[in-house]
Amino acid sequence: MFKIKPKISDVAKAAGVSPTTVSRVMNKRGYISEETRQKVYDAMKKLNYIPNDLARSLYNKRSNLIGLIVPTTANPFYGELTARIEHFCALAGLKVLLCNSLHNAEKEAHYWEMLRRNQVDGVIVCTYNRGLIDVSEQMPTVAFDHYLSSGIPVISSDNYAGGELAAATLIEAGCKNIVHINGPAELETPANLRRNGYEAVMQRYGLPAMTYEIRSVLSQAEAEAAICALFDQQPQMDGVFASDDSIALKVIQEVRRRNKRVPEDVKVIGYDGTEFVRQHVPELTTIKQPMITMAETAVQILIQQIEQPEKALEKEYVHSIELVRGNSV
Amino acid sequence: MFKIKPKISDVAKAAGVSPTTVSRVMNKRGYISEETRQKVYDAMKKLNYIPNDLARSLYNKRSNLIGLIVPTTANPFYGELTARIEHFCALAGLKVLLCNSLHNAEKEAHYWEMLRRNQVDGVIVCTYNRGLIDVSEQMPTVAFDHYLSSGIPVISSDNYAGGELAAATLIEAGCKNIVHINGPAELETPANLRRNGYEAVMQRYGLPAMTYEIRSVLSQAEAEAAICALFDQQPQMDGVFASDDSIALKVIQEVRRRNKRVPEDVKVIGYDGTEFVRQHVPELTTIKQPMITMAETAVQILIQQIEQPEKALEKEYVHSIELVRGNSV
DNA sequence: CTGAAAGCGCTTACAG
DNA sequence: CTGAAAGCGCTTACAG
Repeated sequence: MFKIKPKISDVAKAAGVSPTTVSRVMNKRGYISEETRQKVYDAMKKLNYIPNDLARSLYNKRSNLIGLIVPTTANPFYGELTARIEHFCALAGLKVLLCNSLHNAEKEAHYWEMLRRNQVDGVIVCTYNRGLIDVSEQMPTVAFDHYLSSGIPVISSDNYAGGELAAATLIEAGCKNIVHINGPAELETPANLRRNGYEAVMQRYGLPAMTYEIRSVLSQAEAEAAICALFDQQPQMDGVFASDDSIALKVIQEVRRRNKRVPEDVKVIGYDGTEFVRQHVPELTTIKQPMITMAETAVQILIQQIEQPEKALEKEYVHSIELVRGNSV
Repeated sequence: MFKIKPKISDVAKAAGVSPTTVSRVMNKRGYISEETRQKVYDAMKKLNYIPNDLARSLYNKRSNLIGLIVPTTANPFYGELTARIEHFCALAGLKVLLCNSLHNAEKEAHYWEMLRRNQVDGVIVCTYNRGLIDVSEQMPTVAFDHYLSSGIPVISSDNYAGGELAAATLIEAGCKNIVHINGPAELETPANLRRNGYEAVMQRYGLPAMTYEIRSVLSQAEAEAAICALFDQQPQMDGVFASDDSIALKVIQEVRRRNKRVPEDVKVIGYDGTEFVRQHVPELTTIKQPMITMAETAVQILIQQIEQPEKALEKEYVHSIELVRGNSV
């Protein structure tokens, strides 16, 4: 049903040369007479020849394949990040093997093995994974906003400055009772620096810092219940700094559900600033991560590890954040 | 810096057997004495052996790799679809090579060649592409909501019923001047059936059908301008059926910008019902596509083409839609 | 039950 | 400037 693919020897036969010569023409290596080159090109065109990258990679020990592990592209933050990373990979001639781990350790382990079997040149990881430490030593790796192990460089936004800026923005807008919602502190993620930044500013202004921990593994319904409980426990709350836009949107929903108004009664600021949220919920004030630049850095640092393994790496590549004003503050 | 990978001959040496035997143990083929099997397993474990799928694929002429071409995962609809498709692929042992074509014909052409070079077993295409017709004949292909060429099966939601349901929902809610916003009619996409369904219902009720075409290639700013123009030209408009949720959200923004209310002054219904929108903008009434089932069908039909090429294919696999009630109607 | 040999499609020293 | 040979890591007839 599907046509047989011509191989290099077919091209060689058609052009009346050896496979070696065809290979050299394709790879533009060594000296080739113009006449031979043309014959080979003609034969390739005529046969509609497409080289087999599997065979090439096998010999070259370089697949130009990279693994990308994210929780899920269904989340617009990771969907956008994935698109940006894939974009810069494509520019660099790298192909992306996509893995949605759903924060499931077992799935992540399977994906890691799959990636190694497929001889990927490196991996970009956007999830937290305990079992990663050993396996990653065997492969160039870049982590996105998560500390994995000492040797793995981390790409992140300036979470501390982001936390400071969020708190300062709410305080300047007149908030007195500001609550910060974040993931659990045990996970040593850079995102926890947002908390530190927030708490530092609160202290500086002599205001009480209140950080509510919501486990990100919670289902949507559970997250909503947790936010509901927060409102019950903090009736005088007039400002919320949510650790991501998704939570911020849920907080806004809850404010409205209680027949209060944003920003008059409760001011809300988020974190991330994905394109989708900025386009479709422009009223949300948020701290924007420079996603494009971060994706570019991630790809670039991965390539550096692959091509210049001797070159020293920073522990962390921090990118500056930016306040995007909607009208939720 | 990174450890050398052991190969099958290293395992064979460590276990005191031939490479053939190791291969047979790995693939559970042929008869192997329990003792030998155990020796091999021990050696594999000791060396931390991981097979090289590149070499396997090369010999087997089956890579278990598939290509997925979407406009961009930054759009939550495609982000979610990508996640669902990857999920079902992983269950079936297929690995996904991700391609974000950004509706760019040149990029798509490059991605197609890249996928063929990498010997993918098949491709799932979620974009409209003219140049596809020839190339797809050479590879199992499934199209998502787009007619590509006669031989390629299409996975879609019941767009016609969706259009009918959207129109009927607005009419029942009392709308008299309902506008439908859709992509250009020239593109023969199943999405145009939404328009047909809408127009049929309007006619049935003796109401004027008004379809506004917005090119999806428009930038966000241009889309907003187009929506703005629509409001200017249709001051008595009291209902909008948007061809996707993204447009619907923009319409709602425009209604508010004009100090009108949804649903009191203008009722709005969208199409898609992605998880993100349902979770974060639950007020939007929309026609939900059964994304999970559609992803499952896409993967299943692709596998059928790969493994049972002789088995007949339907032209189209239509999935029933569902009304999700928010309070925008 | 086990192994030597050939081959998947490509590339690269090494001769000429 | 060009080609024969060996090898990338694996698998599968074919012998034994």
